[in-house]
Amino acid sequence: MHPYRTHTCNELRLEHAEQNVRISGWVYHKRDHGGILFIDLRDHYGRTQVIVNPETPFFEKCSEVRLESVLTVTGKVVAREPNMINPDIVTGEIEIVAENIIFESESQITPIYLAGESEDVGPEELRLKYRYLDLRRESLHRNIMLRSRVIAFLRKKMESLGFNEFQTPILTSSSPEGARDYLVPSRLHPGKFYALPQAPQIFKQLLMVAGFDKYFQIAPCFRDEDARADRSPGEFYQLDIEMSFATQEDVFAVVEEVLHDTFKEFSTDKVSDTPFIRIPYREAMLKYGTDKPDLRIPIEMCDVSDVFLNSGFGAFAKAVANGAVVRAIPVKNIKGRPRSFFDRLESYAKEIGAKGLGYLVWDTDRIRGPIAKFMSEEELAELAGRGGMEDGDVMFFMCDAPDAAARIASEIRLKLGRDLDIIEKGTFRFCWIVDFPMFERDEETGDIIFSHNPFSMPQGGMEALLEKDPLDILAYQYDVVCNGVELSSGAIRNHRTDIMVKAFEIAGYDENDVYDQFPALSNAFKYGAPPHGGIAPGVDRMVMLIAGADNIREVITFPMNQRAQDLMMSAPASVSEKQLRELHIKMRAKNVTPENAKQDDVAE
RNA sequence: GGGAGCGUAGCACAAUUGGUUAGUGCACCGGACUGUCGAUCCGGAGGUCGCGAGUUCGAGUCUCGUCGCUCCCGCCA
Repeated sequence: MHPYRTHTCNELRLEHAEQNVRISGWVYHKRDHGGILFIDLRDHYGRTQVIVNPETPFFEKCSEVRLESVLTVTGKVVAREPNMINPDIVTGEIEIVAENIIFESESQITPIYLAGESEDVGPEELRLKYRYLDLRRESLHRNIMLRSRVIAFLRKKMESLGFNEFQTPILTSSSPEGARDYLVPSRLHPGKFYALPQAPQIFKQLLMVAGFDKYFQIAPCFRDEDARADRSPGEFYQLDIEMSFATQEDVFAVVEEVLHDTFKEFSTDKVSDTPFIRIPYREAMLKYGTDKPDLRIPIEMCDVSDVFLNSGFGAFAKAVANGAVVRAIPVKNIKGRPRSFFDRLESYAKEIGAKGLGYLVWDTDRIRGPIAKFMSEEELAELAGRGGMEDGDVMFFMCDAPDAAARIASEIRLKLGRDLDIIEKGTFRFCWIVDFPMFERDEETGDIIFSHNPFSMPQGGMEALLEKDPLDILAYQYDVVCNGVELSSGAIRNHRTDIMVKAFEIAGYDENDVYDQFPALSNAFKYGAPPHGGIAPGVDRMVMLIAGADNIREVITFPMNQRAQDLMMSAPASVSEKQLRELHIKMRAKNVTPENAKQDDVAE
């Protein structure tokens, strides 16, 4: 007999009755009746009830052993009496009568409570410090397994579509664009640093130049950014994709198939049919106030600035004349809501930076509300037409600078979705956001700058760069969004150095800057570069959506906390003076030495 | 860098307008119990109410500061 197990804790059924078996696992639960002791033994696969009788030599020890200790149990499988069957677990029709028990590894009292999949999961700080315990919990264990299966599925899918997986360097050079880099000092080259890649962007484009045609990688990406609920600090993974001789539609077709099939495979929820709908960036900003709209909420906003410009509502009219906009949020059938509902919404709006929140109520044969008296019949009729207003509907109004109005209106739309409970359930609504602007104006300096990444091909190519107002030029740049979560950004790349130089020129750089900042790419493009494009859906976010988790840490094995610390491994940590000397590094911050940095390390 | 929320036993939470000895459940320790499956019953131990200052006859509760965590803004080509 195998020293540890003949079966897993999820394998034994009625048909195994009377067999002698051996299982190993953790003590999940104990129920001690004095004369009889039940132990639920748990492993990766499931759990099985073990019976310990008082006449056995190990009975005493079993009644004392702590939860989460590891045991090997040998005994006979016995069918349970009908009234003793536990229908909640698949091994519930049998139990094992223990004939021998080996105590492989005993547990101390665990700092977090694991038994009984309760909602009380304990404080995040302890969960992160004792991650290996937290990972034993069924829900987290299930999420991590889901992630493993999703990644395996993605690989299989990509390979079936003719893509090849390549590794790219982890130690590379800092790129001038984008987020803050994580830097790694060089020992051999004093004063020089490697950077961890924010994404394998340049490498994957170079693989296209090298002729590999279709690339993918489950790629680690490192960015020194602050955390969010859907953004773990430090590192994350992307399904990085690049393809040669491809149009935007070719990229969409691949991504739609991969995302649709993956979500279908691992979720019972509805998934948008392909092709996913495409929403131009400017339309998204107008209708949803954001470039990552949650399409499960049946509210579409519209612009009504012109209606208010000459209206009797002085506050808005004056603001619009000075460049503000008015965004309307029409909501179906909520006229019956109490005054407090509207008051709460307004105070929420003010909390997030709104100056106020006007509204009109279409109430049987009249239109009422705080601003109704300022508006003419014609203006009210125009508003009704724009929002498709019917009896019972309410239209909210936000007046502010375009950016602020969009941001606040977007937040209010989300809050309305939640508070009114009108977010469609059990569905993944995908969309593409397309036609991002190539350039935008820097709010502070007034300069023209790249909106997204400078590698994107402008729509209309060189001609557009030469002839159009830079702010009107769109890029072959796209995002894929699901339920309000930005899953991915991508672009058809600019593979022509002449167009790249011109684009950089518009953004205030000269030709040399292109070669200085992106030497590998701009050199490579001199030797025959295929037209190419790609995208990189975030794996963590994908799994988070499929798992229905509300926090990205729930789908990462060993995540860091919000301040980018690994409480389990005590990272980041101070290093010795010797290590620093080898790397030619001297502490610069006042009063920071290796010694007192060490005192500040995450505690044991 | 900024804003909001939270911080009471190992864990989850409670404590009337500021008012006596800060409670309950789980976990832990002791005891009882031969059919439980979040076992049950009896008993016990466990607290610098994050930390510091202030207001007050009196602070877990109010004020200020500070630290920590989470969420958000900035940031994320």
